[in-house]
Amino acid sequence: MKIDPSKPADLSAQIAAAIRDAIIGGDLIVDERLPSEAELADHFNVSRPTVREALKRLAAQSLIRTQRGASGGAFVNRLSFEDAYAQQITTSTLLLSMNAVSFDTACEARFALERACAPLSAQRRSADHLATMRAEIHRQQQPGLTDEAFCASDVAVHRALVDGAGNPVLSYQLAGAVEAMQPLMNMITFSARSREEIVAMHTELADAIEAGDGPTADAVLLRLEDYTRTLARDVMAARAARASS
Amino acid sequence: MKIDPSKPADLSAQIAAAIRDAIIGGDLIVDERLPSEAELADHFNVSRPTVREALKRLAAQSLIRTQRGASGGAFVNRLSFEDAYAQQITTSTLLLSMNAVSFDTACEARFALERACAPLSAQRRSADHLATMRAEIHRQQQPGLTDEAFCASDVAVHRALVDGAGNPVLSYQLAGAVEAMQPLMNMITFSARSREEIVAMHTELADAIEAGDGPTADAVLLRLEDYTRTLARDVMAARAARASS
DNA sequence: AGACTTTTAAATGTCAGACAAATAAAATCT
DNA sequence: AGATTTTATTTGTCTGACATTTAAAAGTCT
Repeated sequence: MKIDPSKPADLSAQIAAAIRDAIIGGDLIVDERLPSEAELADHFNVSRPTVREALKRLAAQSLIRTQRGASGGAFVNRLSFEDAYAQQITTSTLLLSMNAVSFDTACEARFALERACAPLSAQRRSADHLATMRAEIHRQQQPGLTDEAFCASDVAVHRALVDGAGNPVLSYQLAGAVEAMQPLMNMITFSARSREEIVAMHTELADAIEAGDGPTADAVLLRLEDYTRTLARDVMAARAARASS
Repeated sequence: MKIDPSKPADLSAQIAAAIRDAIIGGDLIVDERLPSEAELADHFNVSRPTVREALKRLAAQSLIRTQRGASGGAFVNRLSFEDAYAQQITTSTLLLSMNAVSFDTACEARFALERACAPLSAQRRSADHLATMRAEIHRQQQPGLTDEAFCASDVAVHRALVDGAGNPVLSYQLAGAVEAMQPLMNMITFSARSREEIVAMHTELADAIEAGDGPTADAVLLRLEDYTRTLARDVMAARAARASS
């Protein structure tokens, strides 16, 4: 583990970077125990609070976990897909909300990625994935459903589609794109009419997936993308017009 | 901002979560200044070091930045695409290295996502993106090129392809998938023969992109995927055979 | 001897108070 | 008025201490 140049004033960041590099570089193996805070403080010639700040940075990225007690300490964490999903969703949500990424751009990205999954999902989806899609589509036809519940169900359908591809890396990549858009989606699927259209396309999608027909699934997604983007444009335009009145 | 239940013992994590929720929920706007550490400590009824650990957690995720001095403090950070890329790459690298994700799975995901970009890139790429691809392909034909340099150039070609789609969300999503695989790719493109094949396909790809021909670009990527995965399988098999001897 | 209980030690979690360094605003001087 | 100095605020860091948790060691009883 390297030592820090004494010049700049952000020791905890430097220490965090040193340990992070050691983990990524393979010098520290999964479940390996790091030296105690006191030992690290001694090693880097800093105080324990400074070491602790560095460790908290790493903990925030799920790179380490800590355990109290006699044989406790900081351990290199095996980054689970769940942790990765959560980080991905947080990051994506912030990117969309803070960087003036238009709904249109986000939507294009989302459907592009989903269409990449469609042929794989058509080929490999389990009965379980298909059943989930069917169940969610059925729920979407309930009259009393709130907008939030409808959108959550919408996400669940697409999630099942992606998971059906059986590639956890793809599922991870898409988690952010799909989930981060949900708040935006909530604003545009308000009318009974649009729900009807969406349910119809979901049904077609499920049929294609059931039949193992990738190209048709792709075509449905393309139409769904087009419909969603047009709907969003109209909603935004209407909102803008109302705002200026 | 909510208060923490006094029960569990991880105050800094709770405080970090409270502030994070405030940022994601829009209660704290970009560039808004948070209360000083002393004020936060008073607010949450904890000590300053505890507050600092919470702030370092947020800083590790690029959610805040801090500034020393009279009118300094912690400010809500506008998450830049660059920061998001970096996090994405770190997370993806760890996922691949620690979760026994096979090269094959990662490769499938990568090409699926790239193929999603291909039609968009064929339609919208700038002259700059195309020039970058051509230049990198030219470099790949230099005889003295190291394996690392060849692979870096390979990544640059695919990067230019993805960026050519003009969708920053897609670029962000793909950054992890492509860059995280580079170390693995280094191991399989060692022979002159494979370089030759790859350069040929890169050239076809650039031609298709230049002609605005999405379907052909897609077909080339499909062949490149197949070639890469086959090559990787052979290399792995050879390595396994050598190891058992 | 073997199983259960108690003690102990090591580690993280938290706190308090202090000083250093940076920085912008206020006060002062030319 | 403009330039310079002072001052106040805030983060960065250190020292030292105590609380809490937890596993292992020591001790005790059957």
